[in-house]
Amino acid sequence: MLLKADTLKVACSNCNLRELCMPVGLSETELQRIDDLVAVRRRVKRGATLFSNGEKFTSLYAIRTGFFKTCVVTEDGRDQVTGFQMAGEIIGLDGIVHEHHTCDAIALEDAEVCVMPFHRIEELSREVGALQHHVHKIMSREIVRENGVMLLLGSMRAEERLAAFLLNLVQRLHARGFSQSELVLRMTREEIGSYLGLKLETVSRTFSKFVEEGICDVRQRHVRILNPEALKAIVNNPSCRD
Amino acid sequence: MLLKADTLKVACSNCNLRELCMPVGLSETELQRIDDLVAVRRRVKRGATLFSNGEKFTSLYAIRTGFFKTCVVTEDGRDQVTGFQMAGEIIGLDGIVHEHHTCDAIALEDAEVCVMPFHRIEELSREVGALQHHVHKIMSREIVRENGVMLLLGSMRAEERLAAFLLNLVQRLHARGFSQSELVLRMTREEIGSYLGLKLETVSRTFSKFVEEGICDVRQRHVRILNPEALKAIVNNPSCRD
DNA sequence: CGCAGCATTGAGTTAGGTCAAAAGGAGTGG
DNA sequence: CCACTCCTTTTGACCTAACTCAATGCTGCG
Repeated sequence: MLLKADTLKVACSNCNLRELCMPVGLSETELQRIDDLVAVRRRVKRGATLFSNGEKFTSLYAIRTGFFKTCVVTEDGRDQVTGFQMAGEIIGLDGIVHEHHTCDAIALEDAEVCVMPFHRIEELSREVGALQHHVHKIMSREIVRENGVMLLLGSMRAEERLAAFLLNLVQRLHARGFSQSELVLRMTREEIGSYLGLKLETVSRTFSKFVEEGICDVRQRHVRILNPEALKAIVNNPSCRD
Repeated sequence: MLLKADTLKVACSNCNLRELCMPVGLSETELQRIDDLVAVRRRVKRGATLFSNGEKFTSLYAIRTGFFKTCVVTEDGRDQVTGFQMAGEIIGLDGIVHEHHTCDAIALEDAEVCVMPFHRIEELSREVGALQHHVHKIMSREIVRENGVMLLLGSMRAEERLAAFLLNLVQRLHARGFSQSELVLRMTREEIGSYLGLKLETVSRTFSKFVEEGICDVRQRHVRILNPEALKAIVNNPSCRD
């Protein structure tokens, strides 16, 4: 059978990201059934949307490669980035409650996602307890993450926000086998600013400040963290400003 | 059998809040099984905590009466209110992912909650599809709500934040049979400020401004909304500031 | 090579924060 | 019932972190 050019059949059982998006400790037969969860893969070009606000919800998406942002938009056109997602992370959870998505998911670089029809997920989690619990954990994790962002937006200063952002990114990248100290930002200053509740100029200035203080080396989107302890100190103790 | 003074056995099947916390359209037998979900009720005195950060997660809680706030705390002691919850709403979802709670839930007035052990919820949702989907929807709703708060914290001005807050509260109260235009705030200005990412003085000043503009009547915690359209206009079109 | 989008930096403004004082209520005990 | 205390709220004066506007500089892509 032929598949459309932008989709391809695929299996979780031999996917190297499995331990990121799927539960561990499944039996052989459970693992086989999980393979059926992923209907197809879908490629999303840089700048293209995976789904958008108002669109009918059908599936969750596991990111295989690439980098996304999700954002919500107000009536008057302002938008707020609500998250940046990378390989192994699941997006689309916002769509469950109203059967329609309430945010946009946009690829920040060419990406590929595994499309998992939600009715199949529900079907299978009724039979595989480990999957059921895993789905609950993924949703709970997202709630806890957003709690953290609320704390950041509601009570941190610009430097703290950017420091927390960098530490979070580098920690997630490290979990995927990348460097602990070096990263390439996939998003613009404006997108970082939107996520952190700051204007792009403030993001840029704060980067410059980190450079001056010898905490980071920043060349456009290439960031090298020279003093991670200093970054952590900024997040934990805002009063250590000079 | 005797029960402890602060707990009492109870049934969902004849609870008037059922349509708020439970799925609708259950069969008689499903309904009976749902009754078993609620282990006990628990009373929480004003100012007492239902659960707190670090505590082992065992159950979700459906609020029967009373009013709660949830808040996260930073290492250096600042805290951020992440939500206010009222009758019919479910709290405790944050605890699923790490088996421990990551926030505090504190009663803002004497309250009573239905304790639903999570392992029973999972057990039963494997058998009752409607319950399974309902749990998914509750978690998704919380994710969407938090998206909205991120938008508020990340890109709204003080007046917009307070207007959105009041409209949201009054809408939820109205869904519970209370007035569309009058409400009694269960929380202090400081708690409102924490939720909205503002200082208590700013909250107070913004209330005063609404009063001056004839939008609200505010006497301490008693608020009467005189011009809901004006409030909506503030939220949707921030540029209508004078 | 040149253009368009992104990033940096400077100068001036402002929304909201900080600090301080005073006043209004709610609860308690005499 | 009143007096007292404690907590919350309001309001004023001043300050500052971040925003706005504007100019300039990169850089990667066609």
